[in-house]
Amino acid sequence: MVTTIKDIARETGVSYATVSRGLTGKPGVKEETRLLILEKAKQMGYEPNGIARGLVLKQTNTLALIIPDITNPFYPEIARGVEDAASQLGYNIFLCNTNYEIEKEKEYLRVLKERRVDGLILCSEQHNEIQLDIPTVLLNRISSNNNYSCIEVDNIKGGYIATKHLLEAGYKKIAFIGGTISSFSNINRTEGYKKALNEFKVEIDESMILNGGFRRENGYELMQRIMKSGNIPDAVFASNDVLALGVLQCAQEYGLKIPEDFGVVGFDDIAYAKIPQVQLTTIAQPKYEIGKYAIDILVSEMRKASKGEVQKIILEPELIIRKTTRTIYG
Amino acid sequence: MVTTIKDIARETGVSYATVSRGLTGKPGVKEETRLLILEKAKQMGYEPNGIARGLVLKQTNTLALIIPDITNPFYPEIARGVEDAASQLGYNIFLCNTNYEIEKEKEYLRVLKERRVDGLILCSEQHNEIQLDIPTVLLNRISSNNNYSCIEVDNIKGGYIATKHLLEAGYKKIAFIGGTISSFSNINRTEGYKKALNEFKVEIDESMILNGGFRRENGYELMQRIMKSGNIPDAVFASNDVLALGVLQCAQEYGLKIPEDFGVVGFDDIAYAKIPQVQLTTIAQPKYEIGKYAIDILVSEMRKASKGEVQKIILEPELIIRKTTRTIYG
DNA sequence: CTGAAAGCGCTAACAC
DNA sequence: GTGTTAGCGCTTTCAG
Repeated sequence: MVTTIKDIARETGVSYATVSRGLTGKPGVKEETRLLILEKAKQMGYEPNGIARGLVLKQTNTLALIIPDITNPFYPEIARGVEDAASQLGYNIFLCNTNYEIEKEKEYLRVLKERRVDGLILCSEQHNEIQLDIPTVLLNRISSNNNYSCIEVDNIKGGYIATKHLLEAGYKKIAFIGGTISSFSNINRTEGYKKALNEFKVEIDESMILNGGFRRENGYELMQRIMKSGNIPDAVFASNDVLALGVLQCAQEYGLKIPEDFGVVGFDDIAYAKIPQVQLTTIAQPKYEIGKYAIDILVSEMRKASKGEVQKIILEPELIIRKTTRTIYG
Repeated sequence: MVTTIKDIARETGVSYATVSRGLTGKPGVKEETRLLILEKAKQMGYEPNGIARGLVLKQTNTLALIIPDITNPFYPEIARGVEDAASQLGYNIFLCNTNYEIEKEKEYLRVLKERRVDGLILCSEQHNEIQLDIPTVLLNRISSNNNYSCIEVDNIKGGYIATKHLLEAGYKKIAFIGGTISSFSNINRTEGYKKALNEFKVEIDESMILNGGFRRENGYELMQRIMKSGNIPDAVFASNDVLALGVLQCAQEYGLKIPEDFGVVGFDDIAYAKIPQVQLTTIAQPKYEIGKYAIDILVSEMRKASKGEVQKIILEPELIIRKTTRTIYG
């Protein structure tokens, strides 16, 4: 039998209300009795019951992080930022992978409500307005007119500077290889891509815009499809680094010379973009910090139950030029 | 105000015990009343309170995964296996990163007990016997004579076949570049390394055995230290792929020709070992499955409160020969 | 400074 | 089939 405050009340001879006060450091307990309580508690191996406490306090010190797939190297760093910041504040994090499936996301939302998490960080695939009655921060804007705080990199700008870099390097025919077509970040990166093209007076060729999924295979397949089409670009802007890696693989198999004859830029700057064998030019976003900030915002939102205005943080993307693009006009 | 079973009892005119029975699908409720209850519940937007339920059931449907660092690409796959299996069984997973710090691990263990998790999966850095009163499965053997179930790859064998492969390829002077020296997997991989050397009658040169940490920088630095020492090997067996990547980088900077003049084999077979730019020869372990099995074992252990004998599962490591080692006797 | 008592939302005997 | 009741372990008025 596990010891409860009642047990230690019995042992110390005080009421269990006093024990509770003593244990939680509440005022109104004589120092002497507090010491007695603390000692007995330790001696009896008392461990507070967070569940019982949560029931009365209506607060679980529990948060959830909902992402598509922790196996995508973009997310571990975010998760780490989230977890580091959360644990420092006494929160634990439920890790939830939706596997890019909207149904799984819904299901998670349901059980997380049941679990009474205090708040959640959501990287959603869902586009219709979702209605959450839990403090939430979004890692991507579901839509512009929603009521949730969000934090993300400026994807339009990211797509823009990526494409502009390619253009400035002299690449002429630039394809866009994207992930889930309906994903907001993907949409915005496409927009940035088009914006740069327009600015450089390059006509937009819709056959150069392909979308599939966010995994490496998708990048590989999409690139292959382009190559087989005969209408071959001399560069691609991939919607994320994982896709870019797939593109690179395919390009190499076709014997394309990188970066001389073929350029590729990715997005995210995952850890493996920088290893010497890869040296991928990409758009960096501060992943760890995104996770940390997300917790900051979430917690501040949780504190003021008054639900003040939501915060929208847009971070700056940064172009990291490495070896998969030319740097001098070709 | 959120609706509770009492509210819906009032509305339907039955006792709230009946509501509870109706909602949880327990027998002993007329079909008619159950339907009524279900309808009212839905209509009132009832959401069961898992905390309250957990308090009386003494079960939270909550598990924890404690790992050093989700940012190490070895872990996301395990985490995914764990989470997929767990969510299917109705469990949620707390993700806990210890950052390889024993103090953080202890702290997590404390708060997780408070949270009353039903079980935990632990990849520990701790070597002294830990005493957990929660069903636990270890992802590495803390020691041979403990009382916990565990599942891991045969690290001795893994180290052995890695080194043997190098030897058979004709490499003569093989260094071992390891992670945290006290880590069990590291110790065992070292043992396998020595075993192979012995078998091939190669004298063990302790200056060829270096340990640091499990990150890429460590591999890079250790390799650098070797190169500077003047006593240069013609191959290295790195204790994990991340280290191997660091080794590779350093080797390339020194202009070593891989695999002709210098071979390297890693351990884990992380996703990036197989990309065309890397093509790392390595020892594969079934990460996703390890996660899945861990949940299987854990759940079976949780069910039989009788605490049957522990299960120890040792998986087979597999040598994956790619491009960082010669395949023909050189 | 301390105790008595109510109650968080739910389940599970035990009656009827 | 259904209701009554007693908790699960804890915090928090409200008295004293």
